[in-house]
Amino acid sequence: MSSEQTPETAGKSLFSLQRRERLMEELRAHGAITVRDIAAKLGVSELTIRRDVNTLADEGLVSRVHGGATLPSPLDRSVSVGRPSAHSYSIGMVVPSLDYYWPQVISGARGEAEVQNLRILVRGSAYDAADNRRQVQALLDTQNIDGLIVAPDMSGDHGKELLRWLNALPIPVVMAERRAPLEIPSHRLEWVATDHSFGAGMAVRHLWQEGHRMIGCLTDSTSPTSPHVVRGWKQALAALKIPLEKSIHEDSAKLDNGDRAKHFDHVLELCRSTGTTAMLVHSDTQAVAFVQHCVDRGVDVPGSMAIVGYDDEVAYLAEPAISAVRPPKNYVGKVAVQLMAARLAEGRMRPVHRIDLNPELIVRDSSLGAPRGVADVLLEDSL
Amino acid sequence: MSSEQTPETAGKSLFSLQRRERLMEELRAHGAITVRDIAAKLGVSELTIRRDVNTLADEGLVSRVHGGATLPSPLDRSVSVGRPSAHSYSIGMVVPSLDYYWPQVISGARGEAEVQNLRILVRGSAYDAADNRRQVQALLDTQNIDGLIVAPDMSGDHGKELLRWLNALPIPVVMAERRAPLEIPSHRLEWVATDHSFGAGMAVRHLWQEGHRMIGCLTDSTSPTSPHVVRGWKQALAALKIPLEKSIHEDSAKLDNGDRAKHFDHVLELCRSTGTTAMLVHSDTQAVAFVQHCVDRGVDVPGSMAIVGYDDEVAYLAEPAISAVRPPKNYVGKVAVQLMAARLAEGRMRPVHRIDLNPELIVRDSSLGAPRGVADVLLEDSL
DNA sequence: TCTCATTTGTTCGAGTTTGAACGTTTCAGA
DNA sequence: TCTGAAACGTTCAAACTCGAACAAATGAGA
Repeated sequence: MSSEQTPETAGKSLFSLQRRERLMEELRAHGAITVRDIAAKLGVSELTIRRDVNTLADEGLVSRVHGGATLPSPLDRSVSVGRPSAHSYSIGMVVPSLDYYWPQVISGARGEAEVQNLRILVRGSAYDAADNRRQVQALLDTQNIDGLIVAPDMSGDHGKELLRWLNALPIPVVMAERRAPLEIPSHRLEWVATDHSFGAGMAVRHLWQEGHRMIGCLTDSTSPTSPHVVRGWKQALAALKIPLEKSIHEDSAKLDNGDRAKHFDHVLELCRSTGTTAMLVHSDTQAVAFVQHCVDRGVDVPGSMAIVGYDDEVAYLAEPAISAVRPPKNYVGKVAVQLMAARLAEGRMRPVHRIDLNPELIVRDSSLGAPRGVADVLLEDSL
Repeated sequence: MSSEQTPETAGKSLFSLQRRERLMEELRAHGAITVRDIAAKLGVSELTIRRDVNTLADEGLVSRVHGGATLPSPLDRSVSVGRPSAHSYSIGMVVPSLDYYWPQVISGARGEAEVQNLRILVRGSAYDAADNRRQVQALLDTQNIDGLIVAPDMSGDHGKELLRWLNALPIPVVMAERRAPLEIPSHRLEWVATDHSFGAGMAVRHLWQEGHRMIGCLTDSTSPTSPHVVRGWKQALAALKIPLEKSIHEDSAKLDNGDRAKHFDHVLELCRSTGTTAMLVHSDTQAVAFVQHCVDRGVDVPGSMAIVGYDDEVAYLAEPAISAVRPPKNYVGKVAVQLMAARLAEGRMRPVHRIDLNPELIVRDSSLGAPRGVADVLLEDSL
């Protein structure tokens, strides 16, 4: 992920206030930042970032450290002043990754926690039930937490066992980006999750409106969101009366470099033979690679192949910029904390809340305009 | 994007108010603006824009920064204090009944509206799409409402048309106790609804735990909640491996007095012949009648026939008192208003929320204790 | 039509923000 | 403890923004 060399400010620069806000966001997401990284990311000199850090430190919003800044720490003597009230509750938060997807969720959670005057303790875990449980147990044992926000691994028997265990914990539990399946007793578990299925459907309907009549799907089955995306894609196809059995559905999990290129060629060949003019590609990093591949092979995007990515981490970096479904990651964290705060305040009488959030479709160049050469394609199709 | 050389004021110049309005629009769209760009875009001098920015900043609507303005930021010290939240909105609320079920929803909504400083205008309607629309239109025309909470009739083509219409309204819409089906474009509709299916499942599992192995369902198909209850009942049966095809599912819609008694006798006969020892009865008023009927016929409740009612309006009045699933009606109203308040405060950037609330199972006498004569039943069952 | 109040534009000195250069401080490893 | 590399802060200059003062334009009401 060190490819962030291209400052995303290519064009517009931020005001100092926005820069500081951005800085706080990164801080909430990662807990600490280095001057160098942020300067590179925002495309300004390190000195500027240092000045920002100083400003924020003067207001007690960050703790200065050599090389960067961290969230205000009690060890930081200089902060002393602005601490009006002690934290009411401590909330543990266990997420499966601290690099991808989750930093923004954490950022949203931390932001809301500040508003609600809660303390949040974040722990990264693996995509693995046993480790999830270990991390939660560690928080319970050592940190005296009053509530738990967690995105557990739910696969297999271990996953089910973990859910049962979470459901029986003596403290309230809110799941983020997870839903308990019906068959598992989980009447106490609350959750907030993005409706990925809806998002995929939105992408398909957008492509349909642009004139595409065969819309494929390229997924990464290693991701827990993948099944939902596929479900949404299938439902949308059904609603639009696109024949599912003729539609491309390929998985490119675990492929690297050469293999991936070969697989992409295979996919392009399939598209040609089925008359598919548009693809929904899960994980926008893969979408970027796919677009790159299309361009390399002389396939015009979006003219001959329209693409919508699922997720919006790096989609804007591609050339052409990729349309993408953007899950409301910040809000997932924010709403999770809201749920927890309300639960802690209202107790048992409050009914169990389960919240779906809809993602947003960001339309960029890669999916705009009607498909070209539909006639040719149909010709080949009829062979 | 500096191509806006032609100021759009080609004909008329804007009044300052319009300009500020426009300025806020740009701000909401982009998060920040520069004095220079806006001045060029609106065809006025930079100083004018600066004065506008100052005015808006004094009202706390923007944060001033060197070179432009941003949306109000928590980092902006000058704003921090002043949050009078003066703005009070009016919300219309259209519900299908003012006698049954909905009074509690309205009460919850009113309570929360007070907290949020909102005004609520309630109108009763019929269980009928055309009338729903009439009532909503009346509110729009005469009351100048800023948001709408509604429980529309969704049956048939009229229902679908109504949903489409609601989705296209210029004001935010929150549905109560309704969910839009997938196939209808309703990306802007938010909702809060009781998970009746979960509630039915909870009742079935409770009866299973008490020892019942054949659990029937008596519904009232005229109610919009009925399908969800049936679905939950079926899902629970499947999870517990109770054969669905052998299980009793009767509907007693539109029956009165003598007919009802006859139908109840029929149901009891079916129970006897299938070995069913427990029934989930939709609408607790019907459950009361059914319990009464059992007692009249000398069928012991819960000894020979355990009963759980769905809904908890009058269940406690029966003799014996009836266990019942209680939907969180108050919270449906409360959460609907919370959704609306947040939507009005945060605008378009907030993702669409869709909330399920779980009902609660109130266990009373009518379902407690193991079934009697299980042996007999099993005997008959094996015939 | 005239007058007055309000709004908008121009000019220009004062103030801000940013980055480069360079000397000082801090940190980590020997 | 020493030392080199990295991080830091001071100073200065360039570019830019801001707002006061005054002038011009506009619109409402007499």
